[in-house]
Amino acid sequence: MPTDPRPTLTRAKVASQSTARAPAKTKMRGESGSGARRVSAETVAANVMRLLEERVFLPGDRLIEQDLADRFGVSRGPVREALRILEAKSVVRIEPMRGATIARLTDEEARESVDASAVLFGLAARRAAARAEAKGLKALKEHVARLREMIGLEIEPKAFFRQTLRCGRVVLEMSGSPRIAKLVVDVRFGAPDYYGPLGFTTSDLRRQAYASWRALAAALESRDGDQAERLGRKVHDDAMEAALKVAP
Amino acid sequence: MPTDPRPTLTRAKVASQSTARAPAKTKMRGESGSGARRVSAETVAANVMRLLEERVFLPGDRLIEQDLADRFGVSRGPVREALRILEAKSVVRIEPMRGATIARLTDEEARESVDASAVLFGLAARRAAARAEAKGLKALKEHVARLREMIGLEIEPKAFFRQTLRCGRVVLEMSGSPRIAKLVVDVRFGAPDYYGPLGFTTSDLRRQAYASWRALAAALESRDGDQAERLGRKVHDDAMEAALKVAP
DNA sequence: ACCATCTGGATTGTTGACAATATAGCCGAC
DNA sequence: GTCGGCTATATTGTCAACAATCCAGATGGT
Repeated sequence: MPTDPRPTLTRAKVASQSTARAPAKTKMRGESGSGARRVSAETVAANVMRLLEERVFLPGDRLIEQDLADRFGVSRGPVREALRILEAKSVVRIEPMRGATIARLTDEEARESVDASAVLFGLAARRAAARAEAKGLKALKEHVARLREMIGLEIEPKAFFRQTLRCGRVVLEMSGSPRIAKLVVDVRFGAPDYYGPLGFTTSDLRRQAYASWRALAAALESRDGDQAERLGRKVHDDAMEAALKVAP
Repeated sequence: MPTDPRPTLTRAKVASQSTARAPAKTKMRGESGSGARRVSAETVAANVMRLLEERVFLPGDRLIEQDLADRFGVSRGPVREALRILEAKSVVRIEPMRGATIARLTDEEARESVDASAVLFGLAARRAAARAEAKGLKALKEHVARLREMIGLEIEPKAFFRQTLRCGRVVLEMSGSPRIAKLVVDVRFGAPDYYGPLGFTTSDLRRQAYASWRALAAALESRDGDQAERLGRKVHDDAMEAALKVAP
């Protein structure tokens, strides 16, 4: 029974335990901390990634440790850890004693990342085909159907692109392979230059992408691993082709 | 002229500048620092990797920050950065407020890593086929020839395995795709359980591996990308099959 | 004996300070 | 003007100390 008023209280700090998780103690960690109990380093890394997606940071930009520390309200320690995390993902580049910069990829390097992500996604699709369940298939079909609806709509290309990402996420979940899924995402984001591919500007490109996704869904339903892998790569290539059309 | 006795010397520390790179100042960084001017964090990460390969650290082992700091003669700061690097490679696992442990992979997770590495190596082989140069081909053939010589020899299986690694490294170099090459290595080492695969115990397994490598070399020579990718995966599968024979 | 509770030590998370290095700007020699 | 060296500042690398948290063993009640 927790009604006990706690008679023998030696350390005062324990008192705040019962009052639910007082957050004002540590000074507002992170900027918009979406996570629950993450450590500063991870929060900082996630926030840098967000600013990267929002085009606040651009490839080649210098990242000053103290600046990031001030911006996110932490000290340089966690910032340095965050930079190491991002370096391992090839998102930033660290030169000893020279500091960190947002990775600026050559076209060749970007191509490598995209190709790598494509074959990994192909592998995920193959695995998804081997264990396709009704639930996942249903979700994928619905997402693909929305893709079709968006072909003729007058929306910004980014919305269409985001929908393809959602389709991809479903396939990754269906693969039941979290490690491979993580790799696909990490490698893809390792190419910051090709971030918000504003491709899919013409209805032709969209129709092509929809056709590929629909075929992939069909391959998964018939549990055809070879076809699934091939089409998994194809949807990737479609997206890149569309992206290259707008930013060559 | 540096003969000037420096009349207006505001900060004294600049004095040690002229005497060439006194190394005794900072207390012997690293344990056996093979690198030249690396920062502590990278040295620590590399040393942990080495100890991992030498089976000093085993999957599931707890990594105490202070222990590592003492062992390598640095403070906890660089150690924490090193752990972040290793975590990003999935070599160690960090739980907030609970510390770091050497990743212990389930069979499923290990399989995922190996499969991912295999398809990435297949991609590298395809790229190598597209740009195969005489020099690389020659080197590869020589390495593969040594592989054949090692089939019947009474050597420890590890030596044969290492030789296949050397062959793989040549292919990765031939691919001219450093990013993909790095991914192959990182993903492969992300599965510490399958480290020193002591496979290739029987001459049958070795003969099989040699045949695959020889076929891969031939595919590269004839610039057949499809075959190269297929065989690139096969040599990977051979290695894993051999490893599974010894430690199921 | 069993259970919850309470310690005290061990370990992680974070910070501020200091040292080492690089960089941009200044100055004088030519 | 241009070049090379010097200096002041900015920035990174490192460390030791403090705070927060977790964990194993002790403690006490039933």
